[in-house]
Amino acid sequence: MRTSQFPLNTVKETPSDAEIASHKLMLRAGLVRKLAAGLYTWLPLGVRVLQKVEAVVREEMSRAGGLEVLMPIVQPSELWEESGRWEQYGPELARLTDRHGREFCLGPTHEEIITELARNEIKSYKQLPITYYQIQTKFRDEIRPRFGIMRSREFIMKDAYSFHLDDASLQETYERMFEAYRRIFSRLGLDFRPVMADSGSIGGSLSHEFHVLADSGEDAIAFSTESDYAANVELAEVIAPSEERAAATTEMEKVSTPDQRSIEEVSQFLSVAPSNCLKTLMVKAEGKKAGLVALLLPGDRELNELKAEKIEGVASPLEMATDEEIKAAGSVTGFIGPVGLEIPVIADHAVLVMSDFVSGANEAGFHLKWTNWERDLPLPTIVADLCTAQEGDASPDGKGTLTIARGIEVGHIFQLGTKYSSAMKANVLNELGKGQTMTMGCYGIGISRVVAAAIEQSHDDRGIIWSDALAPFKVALCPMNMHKSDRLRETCENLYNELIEAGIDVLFDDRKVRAGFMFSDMELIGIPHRLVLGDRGLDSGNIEYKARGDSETQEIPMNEIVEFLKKKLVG
RNA sequence: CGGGGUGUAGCGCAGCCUGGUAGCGCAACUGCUUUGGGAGCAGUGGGUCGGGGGUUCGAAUCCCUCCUCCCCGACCA
Repeated sequence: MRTSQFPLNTVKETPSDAEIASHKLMLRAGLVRKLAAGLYTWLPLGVRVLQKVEAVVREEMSRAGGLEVLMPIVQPSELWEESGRWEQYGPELARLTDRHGREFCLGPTHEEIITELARNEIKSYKQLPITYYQIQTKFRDEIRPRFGIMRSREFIMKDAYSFHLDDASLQETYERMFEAYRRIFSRLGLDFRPVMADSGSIGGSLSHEFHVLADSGEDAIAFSTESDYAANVELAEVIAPSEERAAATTEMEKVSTPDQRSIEEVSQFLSVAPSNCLKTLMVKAEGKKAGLVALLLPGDRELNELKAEKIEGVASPLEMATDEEIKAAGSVTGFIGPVGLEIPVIADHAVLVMSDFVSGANEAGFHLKWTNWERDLPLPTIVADLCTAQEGDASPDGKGTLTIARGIEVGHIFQLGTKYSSAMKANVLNELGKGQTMTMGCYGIGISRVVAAAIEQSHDDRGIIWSDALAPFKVALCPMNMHKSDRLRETCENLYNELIEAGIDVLFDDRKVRAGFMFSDMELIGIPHRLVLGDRGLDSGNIEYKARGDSETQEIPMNEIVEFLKKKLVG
């Protein structure tokens, strides 16, 4: 391709509403343009990158046995009513009515549609297992679209759905997909981690997220320094401490702590480490008018709401008690403690090994120092994992410690089971000739988000740095003042044709622009390999080569350049 | 949804407080010069100042209203 035929649409100035690197660079490099909040038009250069992602995804999906389909974006409400999601989904589901008054929605995902397809097309266990996939636009009316392509309302997704006679078959396909995902993200040149998205406590791994590691990521991930263990911080298990509780040393003492409410304030005021203060939180109990439950955790820890609301007896979603409710329960906000408290108590397992700790006295302006289990209050009967994992915690699999990094979720695979197939009666006849509900898996990749994530992970102050696999063009051919030298023009034209014949995606910058302008453009749009040809260089028989990430240029003999590039592009 | 901000040429912004009929830089276009790191000079085109209403002799500017877009928030003992 030639720049004279392929306008670059680059801009020097950053649009004021772009916050993160990928958003700024995608606008500056001319990959996308904003149409409205969360809606973007993809320009020719951006489309080329999207197509690179799609090509790799298609190859790996079909390698894993997937069959491509294409389902409508507009979906009838009836199917969503069958699955129950017409009610469940909130305003994020964009609904519309056609001229006949029939209700539809813009598909945020396609489980209902594929299940409808499967129940009509698949009648016998002999047709199973089967995996369908599509690359299609989705629409989710996000509360707050932001970060450009990263969190837009309309986006491109690859979604795959598998159907099985039993869970063993589902597990098999799930593992194949897991491998396919690994291959896809590796081939795209991304630094990523598969992350357990469900605690895995019930029957193995039901869901994995694939995260591209980048500081701007929206999710925090905990992964082991020693093993493959990786989990969303929200879900990472914090294992019970191995040490024994130390013996009590001093009599419990009620001390005045006027206006010292937070753990931080109390620990400073009393000169006690936060880890030796007991944090007591009151939350609503499960069921209407069920009162409150107290949650106990070490003062240097944060409550993990997801873990808390899963515990029996705790309201889900989690709701903190109001000041009035705390008063009614016999305590005071800021001075809550378990001693003498009359409501159910659930303790994090780490608090059981605390001794001589500080707790609230349930009286305004007072705390209790040197509190000890069994002596001053009974050991809590309900013990659970309540805290959010922190850097340095022991890895739950027993190998190494946890590191916390930020990630961008680009893929998610689930074992759905029969959630949709039973609601929508997707049955097949089994070997016995009896109807049986199919079991399902679903597997998504945010195609457009991958592009943004790749930029977040790989850019510098000059622009994007594409991997070979994602680059819209692999090689930039930059002639210096070609309009002045017929000899140079001829050489460039020949080289251009040679590269095309060699199957190398080359962008020939045949614009009549200055060198600096050309270089800046090519660096901004992130072309991984650059060739510079000048009249002077022709005499020496060498071509100047520079990789986008390198700081030094190298001279390559003219007659070796095609081979040289071929080798580079393979490696 | 709540709070804050914003809207002026394709992009980035000034002008608004203190009303007098719109400006700067970049980009675009033309010409000359220049030509290995986003060139210089000269010239040209481009705006219902987010929409509607009001106050006023006169509104980008003041008032009311609607809209857009952006940012922050939904872990506190």
